[in-house]
Amino acid sequence: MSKRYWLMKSEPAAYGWDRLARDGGTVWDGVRNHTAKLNLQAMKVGDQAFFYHSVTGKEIVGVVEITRAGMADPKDDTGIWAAVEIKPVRTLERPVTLAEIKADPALKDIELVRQSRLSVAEIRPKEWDRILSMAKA
DNA sequence: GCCAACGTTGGC
DNA sequence: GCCAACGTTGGC
Repeated sequence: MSKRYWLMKSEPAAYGWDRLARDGGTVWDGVRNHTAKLNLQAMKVGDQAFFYHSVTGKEIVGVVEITRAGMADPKDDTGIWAAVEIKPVRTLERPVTLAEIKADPALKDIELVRQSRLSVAEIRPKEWDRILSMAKA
C-alpha cells in the first residue's frame, strides 16, 4: 500500500512544534473522537503528516512521520481509543496559514477546512504537494 | 429509534 | 466573547 498523508492538530499551549522538536518524537494519544480515531488506525509506519497549530497560530508548521502505528492509547483504560508514535521530519521553510489554505481554490475541499473540528484529518496527495510548494514561496 | 438539549472545539 | 459545527446524552 502506498504512503498516505495526514494532518494532526495541536494547540501550541498544550504541545507545540518546538516541544516535539525538542523531544525528538512522541506518542500521539488523547484523541477522543471516533472519526479521528479511525484515521489514527489507518496510519502506517512511514506515512507522513503535517503538524498544525490550532487556536494560536492557525498554521501548518512542520512535517512528521509515523514511526509506530496501530497502538492502543496508553492513557485509555477502556481499550477503545488509538494512538500512534510520531517523529519530527522537518520544519517548513515558511508556515502555511489557514487563511492561505482557505484562499486557495486548489485546496477548497481539504478536510481541515470542511470539518474544522477534526483533530486528525487525511490530506490528499495533491493537497500535500500543493501545501509543500506554498511553504517554499 | 428519533430528536431536542447540552457540551466541546476552534475559528472569527 | 460569540457562534457554527459536530458529538453525545437522555427523554419519549
